[in-house]
Amino acid sequence: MIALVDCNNFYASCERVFDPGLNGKPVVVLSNNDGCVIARSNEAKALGIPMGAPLFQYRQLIEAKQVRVFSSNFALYGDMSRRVMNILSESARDIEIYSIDEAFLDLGKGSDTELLQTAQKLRKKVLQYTGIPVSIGVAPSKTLAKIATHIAKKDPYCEFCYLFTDTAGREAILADFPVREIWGIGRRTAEKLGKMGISNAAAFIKLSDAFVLREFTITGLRMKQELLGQPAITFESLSKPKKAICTARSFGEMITSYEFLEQAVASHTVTCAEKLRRQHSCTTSMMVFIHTNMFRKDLPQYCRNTVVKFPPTQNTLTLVHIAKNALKGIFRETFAYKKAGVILMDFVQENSLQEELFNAYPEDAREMELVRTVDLLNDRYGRGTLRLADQGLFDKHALKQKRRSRSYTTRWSELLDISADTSKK
DNA sequence: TCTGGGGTCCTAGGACCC
DNA sequence: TCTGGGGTCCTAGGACCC
Repeated sequence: MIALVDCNNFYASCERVFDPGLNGKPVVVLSNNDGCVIARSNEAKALGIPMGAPLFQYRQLIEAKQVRVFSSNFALYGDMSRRVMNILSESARDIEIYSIDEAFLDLGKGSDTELLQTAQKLRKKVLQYTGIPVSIGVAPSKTLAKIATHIAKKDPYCEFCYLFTDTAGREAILADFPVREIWGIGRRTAEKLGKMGISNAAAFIKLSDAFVLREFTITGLRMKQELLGQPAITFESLSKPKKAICTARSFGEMITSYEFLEQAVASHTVTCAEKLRRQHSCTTSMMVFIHTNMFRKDLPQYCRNTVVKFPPTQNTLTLVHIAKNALKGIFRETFAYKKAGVILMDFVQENSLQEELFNAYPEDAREMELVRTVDLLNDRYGRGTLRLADQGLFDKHALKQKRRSRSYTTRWSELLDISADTSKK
């Protein structure tokens, strides 16, 4: 049996752990630049603030109801996630960390009572050790575990733990479960099913295999099997290296200066390269993209990307050089830019590098030593302690984050209320 | 005035091979 | 007049996830 453990309103719950005064009050957490709502406490959900809501559209409601608003603090959430995952992995035979706030666990076999007790104990333990409330759904397949978690979260009788056995009226529960909520069915597929008169999971699994395969491809067929309790999506306990690594940000204000755009692209490249080395990969292609503010219909629009291919490297200096050249190729004067990003793709593992036949391009050993030393220093003293001049002052100015909580678990200086700037000096 | 960021998988169709 | 059959690889675009 598989359990899905899902942290309730994760980012909002993280803020609450360090400020219990927030308990019982509506709390929201914002996206970068304080633009959109990306997490809500139950109280905030009850006020009708939707996921992804632009802050400015809800400002009145937020002020009227005294909603507590936080800028995102990913250093904090990432660290809290690690603590939760550590507890889960100690308590199960196997774990697949699915996202920052979700994990699948392999619970093996057991009676209904045993399985439910396991889930309840686990929930208690995570709450006691980290302060984070979780919901746990247990079922024979991942997709059913997802549904079980929905029920665990919503049905007050469950007390946040629900076991999906194959006998206990699964049909009735699926008949109540809208297709749009099934894991793997998005807006488009739900619309298509709607036109066919299929609105709930029970109706979906009555369709023939051949029909599902033809209309919804192999992905649809797997979903049907999963809903029948036959696992079709494998349990991936080992986290695989990423196939693409992306860093992109909207700017707090629109940007016209080439210099600033270049600093942004250089900074994103540095971040991507750090992630690349952390997973022991080298990259052989990069996309750089820039675009204007697509919400400003009154302004001229421009949106372009360019892809560059090159011999395998994980060297920040090489990559920044490539990125700057790529940017030069797509930059146009006169536009006001809102966002820039870098994507690294087509990786090879660093220990299985193929030598070039014609184009000898050995990674400069001295430069790599420098780059690795910078990694070590930044690990110890905090990200961005040592930086390239190419990055300019990008991350100092780039983000609007007026209401960020302190990084309680990762920066002592902040806990002691010393400003980050002072501590860096 | 103000609107997030980071990923994965699947398919169709083109280009190519023998 | 009439023009094969069986494959692979790559890419762009769509759909989805949190």
